[in-house]
Amino acid sequence: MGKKTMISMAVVRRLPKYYRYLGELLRNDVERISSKELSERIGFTASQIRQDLNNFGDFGQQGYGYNVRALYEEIGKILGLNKNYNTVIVGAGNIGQAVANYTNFERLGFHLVGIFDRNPKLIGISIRDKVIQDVDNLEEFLKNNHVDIGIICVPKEQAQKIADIFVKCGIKAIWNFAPTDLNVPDDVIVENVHLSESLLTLSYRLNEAELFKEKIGR
Amino acid sequence: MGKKTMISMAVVRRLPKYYRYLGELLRNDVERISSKELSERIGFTASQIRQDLNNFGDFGQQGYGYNVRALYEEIGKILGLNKNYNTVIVGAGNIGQAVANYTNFERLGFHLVGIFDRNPKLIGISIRDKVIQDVDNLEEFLKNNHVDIGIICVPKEQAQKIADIFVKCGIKAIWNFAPTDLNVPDDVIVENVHLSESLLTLSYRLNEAELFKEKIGR
DNA sequence: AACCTATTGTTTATAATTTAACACATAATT
DNA sequence: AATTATGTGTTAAATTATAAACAATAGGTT
Repeated sequence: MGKKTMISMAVVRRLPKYYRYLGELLRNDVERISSKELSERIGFTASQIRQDLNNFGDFGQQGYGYNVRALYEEIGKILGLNKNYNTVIVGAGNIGQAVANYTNFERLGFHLVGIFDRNPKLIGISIRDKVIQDVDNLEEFLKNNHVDIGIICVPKEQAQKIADIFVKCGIKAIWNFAPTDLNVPDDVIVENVHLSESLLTLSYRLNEAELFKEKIGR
Repeated sequence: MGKKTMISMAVVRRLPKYYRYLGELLRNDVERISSKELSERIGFTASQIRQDLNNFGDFGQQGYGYNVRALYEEIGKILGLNKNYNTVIVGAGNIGQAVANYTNFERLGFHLVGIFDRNPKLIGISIRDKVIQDVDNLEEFLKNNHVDIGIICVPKEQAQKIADIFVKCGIKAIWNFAPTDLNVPDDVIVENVHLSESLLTLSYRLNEAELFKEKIGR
């Protein structure tokens, strides 16, 4: 399940953070940076930074380091930010609206082209100039409009049904906010945002010390 | 930076998923389950499941497997769900409101006791019976009310300032939705939810094949 | 121009994580 | 009651990820 990437996910998940830090450096007019200096800021080892970047090319120069702007742009390309993406959000509840209103994504090239819900009270309302449509029109809409990324913000009971429609209509990337795992073919990528799991991880860590104290006490 | 856990984060991040799947099994009246069967559903190897669980105790029985209800409750305890937590949300924009409206968290024992914002248009409005307060009152509030978890939903520019207030007032766990890394003492736990990083990871994976096709073509 | 310093890309070593193997215990079956 | 199945906890092996080491190279300096 899930096509294996050529680059390990451990590396891939660090890329956006490089991009973010380089963007900051750029805004602060820093022209060049060494892996050592970046290491101190970003919190990865210098060795790891060099290895990570070297998966994609020889971006640095001995004795000099990396040119911040050039590297920022390279990583942007690696992340696919030189392209534009059409997205639809299904589920216009709290999360759906929050995602719709994240104008930052627009700036990165992710264009929201449709919002859908099944709640008659929401249908017809506009979010960022996009009218919320009836989810019954989703399939029709996807047939007439090219969409790259489908965003699922419906309750978990309806998530698989929406995913099936996405898959049927040829969408290859799903951003899933529903607290459930989706079944999709191997060539479809699913990226989950499971808020509950994140909160429970925090809760675990908050209690860990005590947990093992008890264990010893027994 | 960041206290090291006794159990590796790789394991910890799987715990909520066990909890979720066991909860489903329980609702479906499944009484017992083997690591093999759970493996097929959850997508981890049976070996990994046994090793993960064995970090915390001997919950299974040879020839029988695991009792679903007992294991569900054990993992609940491990995750700290036998306790209650007071939380405050700072930043009542889209994300803040979305989190505030997640009634599921309440059911898990996470009680929202305060919401704060600096926008006069939001101050005074109620979300789930909680009046949004002026963020200038945050410190005062935290001195008079016990809060376990601080939730940061403000723009990145203000995030560190809020984190500093949390730390100053003795909060030991921060759930951070701002797209920035927070500086906190070692005994304070930060769990980040970086939506942009998640989206960029998706974008990367959507483009990966093409990326390496180009590389070879050069 | 020659030398020194900085810093990369890359190789090697170490550590962490995952998977497989298996001895032993329980449950089910005859 | 004896035997066979199942399925755990645990140890060992394999794999993957991270960190350290270092040779090679460009830039700065005298």
